[in-house]
Amino acid sequence: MTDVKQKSGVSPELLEAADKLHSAAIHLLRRLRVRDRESGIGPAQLSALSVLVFGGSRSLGELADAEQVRPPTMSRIVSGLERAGLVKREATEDGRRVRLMATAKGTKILWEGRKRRVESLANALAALGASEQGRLSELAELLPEIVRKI
Amino acid sequence: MTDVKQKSGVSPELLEAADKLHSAAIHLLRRLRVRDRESGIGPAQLSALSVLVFGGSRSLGELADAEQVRPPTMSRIVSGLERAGLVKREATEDGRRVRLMATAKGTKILWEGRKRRVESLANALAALGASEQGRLSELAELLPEIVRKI
DNA sequence: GCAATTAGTTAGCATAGCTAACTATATTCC
DNA sequence: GGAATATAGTTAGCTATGCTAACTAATTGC
Repeated sequence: MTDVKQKSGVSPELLEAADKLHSAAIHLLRRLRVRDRESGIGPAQLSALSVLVFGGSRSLGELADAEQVRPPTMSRIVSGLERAGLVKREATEDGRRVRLMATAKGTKILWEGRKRRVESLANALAALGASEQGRLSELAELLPEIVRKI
Repeated sequence: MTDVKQKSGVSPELLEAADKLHSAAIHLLRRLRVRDRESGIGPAQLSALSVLVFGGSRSLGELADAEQVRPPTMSRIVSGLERAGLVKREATEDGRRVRLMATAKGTKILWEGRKRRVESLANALAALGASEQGRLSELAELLPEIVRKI
């Protein structure tokens, strides 16, 4: 019984959860964009930079994979980061590849942006109870796992 | 003890949760965009259309507020929706305002797109264990509340 | 050493965000 | 009543981010 109809046979609770997740993701990013813009760096650049800062140097293709965008898109994102002095392109032994590294400035800016986001979120959480804060942390753990499975 | 320093005194768990939430929101939408593109309608248009379908007719300014974008941005989003025959602009008594309404086609397309997105997400959620599904449903309730407070 | 593969970039198109400046209509105030 | 002001949307122009197609450069394979 693995036929197509099963897709629609998911429990109503899951459907509702999925819908809320989707909508929340859209509006969460819209809100945070306001804070992120203070850094003068777009969301895609910020996200790519965060991979380099927290995950370390890697090639453009690897970064594109990590960010789930196509290489031309990542190429342009990196160009923006490079222009802003946040990332360096370095040659490797394999002449086709480049090694992308966050600069000191890039690392600093990322941490500042992260701090701003956390401040926004912390303010939102201030109105919630402690147990709800705990639940949020749980959700945050769960989310990357879910995203991987989409 | 409600001084500014407290903002930076957020627990490491919250800091990490905020960062994961932000990152997960970005990647969630990137994945779902693939499904959304089947409808030939962008995420901003889809989200705006959904407000009209589920929330009913309203003015451009109200829709911009609901979507947390500026009026010129919403004006262009609506133009795209109108061009695609998914939304109608109607005159009102107040000659400055327009009333935006989803067309029958818009309502149909929205439901189809919503079904695809939710299916993709729900399938990912279905791959989780039962207890995690329960937790997620609970947490999905929490998200819109948090987003409102950001 | 030449063909095929791989990594990135460039070019061109669309969506989506913004501010500034404009038009048109309502409202306010004398 | 009419001028000044306020409000609602649109237009124009910039940036950022997505994509595919087509290109360059380098490596690998035979």
